[in-house]
Amino acid sequence: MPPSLQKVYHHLYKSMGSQHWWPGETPFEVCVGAILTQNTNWTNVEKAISNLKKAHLLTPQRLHQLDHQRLAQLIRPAGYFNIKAKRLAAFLDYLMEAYEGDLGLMFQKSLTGLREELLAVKGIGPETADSILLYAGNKSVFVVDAYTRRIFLRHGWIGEDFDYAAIQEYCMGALPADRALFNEFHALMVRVGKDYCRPRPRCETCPLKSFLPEGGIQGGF
DNA sequence: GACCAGGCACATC
DNA sequence: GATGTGCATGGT
Repeated sequence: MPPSLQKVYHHLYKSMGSQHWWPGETPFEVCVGAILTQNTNWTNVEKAISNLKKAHLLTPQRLHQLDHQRLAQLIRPAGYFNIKAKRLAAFLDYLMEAYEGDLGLMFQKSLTGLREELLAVKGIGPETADSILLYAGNKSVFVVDAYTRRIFLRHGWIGEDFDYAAIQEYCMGALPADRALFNEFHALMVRVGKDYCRPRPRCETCPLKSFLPEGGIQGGF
């Protein structure tokens, strides 16, 4: 029997506090970061974003003008630089063509409609789309990631058959539709995932220790 | 020197 | 429809 996710949230917030997400200064920076951080450590993403800032290229219009080689070299520290240059370009093509490069205009669109549009962009999957919607657009969406899935699996709250959509549905059904809560919840999941619920778990000191089922962690991690 | 990191698209069966 | 693989840097 899974615990109340609200209890989990309040417990985590009480022990770890606000995580102050997303660590980006503007909605556009959040969008770029969301693509660059795919399967990548955030510190590497910071280097790439720093390169773009130093070159004064962190605007939709300027980034859209950049050729592939130059963009790829600038974002090199974030890894997968050729693929991510293509993904950024695809997002920028979409943003320029559909919204004249205006994120404010883009986010005027309804949540479900915009989510579908974002998912249609090559290189933007569910987590990237939802991160953009929540952290750049202040939309009320729950972001699922590998950490969330691992934490939920290990505590026996979900089964192995739960995919992204199933986990998202479960969480949004169990929590009030509050974007501030969704914002903090996901950030706390990442924190727990990084510090405790690692490939080699550190349950002894984990804030979620009291939520472990009888017999300890679940799953084959 | 492995292992890991805030995914995703595509190939293959 | 499920499963496997390529993409790549930088920290532990």
